[in-house]
Amino acid sequence: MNLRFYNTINRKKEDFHSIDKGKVRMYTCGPTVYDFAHIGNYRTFMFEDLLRRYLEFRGYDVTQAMNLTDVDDNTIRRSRERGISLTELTDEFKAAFHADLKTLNIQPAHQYPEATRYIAEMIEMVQNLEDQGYAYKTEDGSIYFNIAKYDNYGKLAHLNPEEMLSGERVTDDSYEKEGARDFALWKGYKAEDGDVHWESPWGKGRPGWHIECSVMSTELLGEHFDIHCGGVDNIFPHHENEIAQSVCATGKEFVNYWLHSEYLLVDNKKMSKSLNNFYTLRDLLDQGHAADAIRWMLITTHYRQKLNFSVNRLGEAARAVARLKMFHERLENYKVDGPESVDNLVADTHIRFQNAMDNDLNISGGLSAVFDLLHKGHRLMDRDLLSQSGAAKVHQLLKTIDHVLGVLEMDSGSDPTVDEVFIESKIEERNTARANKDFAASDAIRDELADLGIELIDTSDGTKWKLK
RNA sequence: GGCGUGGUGCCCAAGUUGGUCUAAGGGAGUGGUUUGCAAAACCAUCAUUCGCCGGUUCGAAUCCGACCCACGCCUCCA
Repeated sequence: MNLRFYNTINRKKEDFHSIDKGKVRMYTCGPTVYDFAHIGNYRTFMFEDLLRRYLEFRGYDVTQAMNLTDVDDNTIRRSRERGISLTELTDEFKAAFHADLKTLNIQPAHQYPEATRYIAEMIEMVQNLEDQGYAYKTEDGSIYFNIAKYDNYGKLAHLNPEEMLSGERVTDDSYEKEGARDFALWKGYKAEDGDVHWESPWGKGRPGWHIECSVMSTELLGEHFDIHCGGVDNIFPHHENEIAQSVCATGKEFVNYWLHSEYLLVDNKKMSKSLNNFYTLRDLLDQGHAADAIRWMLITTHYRQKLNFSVNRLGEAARAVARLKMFHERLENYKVDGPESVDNLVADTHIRFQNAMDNDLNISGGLSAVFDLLHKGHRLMDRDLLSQSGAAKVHQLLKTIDHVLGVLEMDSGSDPTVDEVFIESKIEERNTARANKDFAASDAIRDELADLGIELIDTSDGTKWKLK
């Protein structure tokens, strides 16, 4: 089966062909670093991680760039509110963002371009657009892109510029623009900007939001690259504007595949700062939820499907991850050498997983193959039928698939500070009690550790413990 | 107003170029095996049914028409 993706610009699934054979260049819109990202934001970054990991699973050499927006209305306003410099503010949340990515086991992008480091290149692109007649200057020293000059404007979002102009919002829109939907490439300096400004051919000011992604993607991935992602809310106006800028500036194709992930919902409403119905990663971790369960929850609903967040779902996710991990551990510790080599089972599982994922990352279909493997593997081990080489093959396949899922190596515990020596001594004490058939004492010790968040599991291989 | 997405068992969810769907998989439940008891695992059970109505067809969750409901974009936003 061919790898296919739903391409927003054509509103249909298309076979994926990279520009350079075997290589994929992808640009993923990153966060504006003025505050902690919430898990709705992370749903998109998680989707992009899944996409990247799956492309790698399929053998592609992937180059990913993710921008960090470190200058815009929000960052400037917030830094002034807090009385700190723009850099102080954005450094804080850049660090928090990278820490969160690590917690969620999201593979780092190869590049994290920051808008403030590409000002010269942005000025150059704006100048280029102005020179070609696509942009005009206004009284306040801003430069706007004239969408009337670009015939294909609205193609990505499927919006008709004519109709956009007729809305009741025209009156709220800015004054100096010629067309209501024209957008700023460069913003002339205003007093509210404080000391945030750069010199330009149009006087001092700062770049518009959209130009940053056009410039940084081009600088790092070339004028024409394979995949551009973001949340569905980026479709319009951000990505639409990027296309207009880039295509007009370079005269070339910009991006081949536009992939967008759906929202994370809370009580069927979009999770957002303005509705104040959001959870940050830190909120959930503080409540005792494990990062691997959060990752699982965000990753296992198809990316173009709205996902309704609930604590209940986190519980389900935690149990599913636990099952996967226990199977993985059981394979590692499996000692019997039975007659079944399971070549067909392994091959079938691999194909089923791949065929499902090839179809626009159908994770549910892929996971059904994985859980079928779990079930059949356990059954064979229960009956001592699985061979050692078979166990090794299943184990290897699980690891290969986990390159995509990325949960096996994650810690399920919420508290890493436990005294292992103490636990081991308690286990020993309990084993002595069990050997003497003093089950009351044995259970008392188990309850004692349970109160500390430690769960004991008796296996044929001895007593194991894990964090609950 | 324009554009768009989704409604499948108790919950989540795949399948939607018609037949292999007598509807995958996960979570929960129920009965059993195993275990000192647990945990995990295994066995069995869990939708004559896919929002509603009508139509096309030998055959529809999948196609057509109407309707109901939920959500989103058209404004900064993952």
